[in-house]
Amino acid sequence: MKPPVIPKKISKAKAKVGPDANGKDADGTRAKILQVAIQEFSRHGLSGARIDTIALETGANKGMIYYYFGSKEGLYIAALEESYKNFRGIESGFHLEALPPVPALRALVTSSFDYHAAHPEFIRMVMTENIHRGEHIRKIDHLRAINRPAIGLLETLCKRGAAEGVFRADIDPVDLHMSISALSFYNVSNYHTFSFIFDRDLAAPKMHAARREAVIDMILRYVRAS
Amino acid sequence: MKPPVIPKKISKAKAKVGPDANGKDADGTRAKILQVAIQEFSRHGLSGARIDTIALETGANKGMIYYYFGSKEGLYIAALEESYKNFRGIESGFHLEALPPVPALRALVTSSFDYHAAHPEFIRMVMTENIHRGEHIRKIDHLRAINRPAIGLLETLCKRGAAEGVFRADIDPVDLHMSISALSFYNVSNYHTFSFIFDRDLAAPKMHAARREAVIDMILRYVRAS
DNA sequence: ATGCGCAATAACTAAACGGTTAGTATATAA
DNA sequence: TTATATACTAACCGTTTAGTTATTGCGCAT
Repeated sequence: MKPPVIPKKISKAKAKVGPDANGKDADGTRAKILQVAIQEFSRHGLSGARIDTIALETGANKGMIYYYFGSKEGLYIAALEESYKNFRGIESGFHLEALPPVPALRALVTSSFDYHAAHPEFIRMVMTENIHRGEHIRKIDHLRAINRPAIGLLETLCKRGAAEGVFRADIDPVDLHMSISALSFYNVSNYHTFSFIFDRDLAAPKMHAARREAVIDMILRYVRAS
Repeated sequence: MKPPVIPKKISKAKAKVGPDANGKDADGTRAKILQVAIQEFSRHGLSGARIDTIALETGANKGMIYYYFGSKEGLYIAALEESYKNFRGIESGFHLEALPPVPALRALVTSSFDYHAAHPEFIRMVMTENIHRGEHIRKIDHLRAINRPAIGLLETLCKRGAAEGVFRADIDPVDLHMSISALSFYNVSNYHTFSFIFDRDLAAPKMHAARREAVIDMILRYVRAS
């Protein structure tokens, strides 16, 4: 383990896009490596992922990976961070305040459920990180900041719902967030074992839609003022 | 990949327990390897687990592992099967028919939630298997049989609850099982990432108890006849 | 023009790791 | 008595794998 001082800063300012005359393209190469790495790590886990495979599929060279990311661990951390950024990215486009509490919550759960289903590679990165006891995520300082807004969104929604008398007043936003995550996550994370054991293809469009409705229903019944 | 013909059958009949005069103890050695293997695989995943480490911690020798289990994969499959057996073992001791539907379901969820929390190594085995797309679990023929009773239990309970008018009539037992599993699983599977990001120690006794109540509450509200 | 830093490559190394082999000791059966 | 099977060990082998090094070629400021 060397000091993980990543040798390069991303070339700044005037963002030139695409390779130059001689096929050189710093940002492009870095981004490509990252994208391939997410696939490889999410497919095989940290120990199972192969640097050689990533280099091969990037079309670049193994040295480049160490040039930009310093080590296998450095690349993994960068891939994990990128996965979270993409995940939380979608939430910023929300405008829940335009909707009444119940449809707003419904939209939120739908979006969470669908994002998880559409991005198994993210779920698999998170699983891998948990297998490794979160020892790498702790090194990504601003990761908390990236994730906080999700709670803020829910908190305002809970308050509004309670004020309007449609939600219970004692809902804890973090707890609610956990439930939504759990019910969105499990379908994907445990897809293979569950589908095999209980002989149900959770990924089939009809199953997916039915399960989504069940999850929405469960969350709404939970928060609703009785 | 050699034909995974495991060389030994477990010594049968008159089960002698413990080592003989010369430190030989077939069943004991096999069991010990299995137990150590579950720890190692659940800690580091399939690729991250080290046969040498397992041998060392077993106090036995690497050759023994290949003697009894044929390959790393063979050992992993045996460890996975053992984990599931232990998991479903507890359910067979249930007597839900003695309780009214609501307390019965409450007991079931409590037991599921607590088992998951008490056995992170099982959760981690399942996560690992899902990272590997369930390619090994498919080779364990009777694993379905081991898991079916869980659904049967829920099915009778749902029918009884509906007949007594306390549960909705349209609850799908498999769907309900999935929800209970998801809400029991997530706390453990995502413990490290969630605790870090949202700064909440899910394992603290108070948090554990509070979360368990929330889960029970959510499930009960879901099935209850409105 | 020249020296310097950036992007990239190919060839290489050291160590780790899964799996094998050859051999030993004891018990059981023919 | 001889043969065979079981339980177990220590040393070894070949491959894989993360990581390194030496080098090149280009753009650009001095």
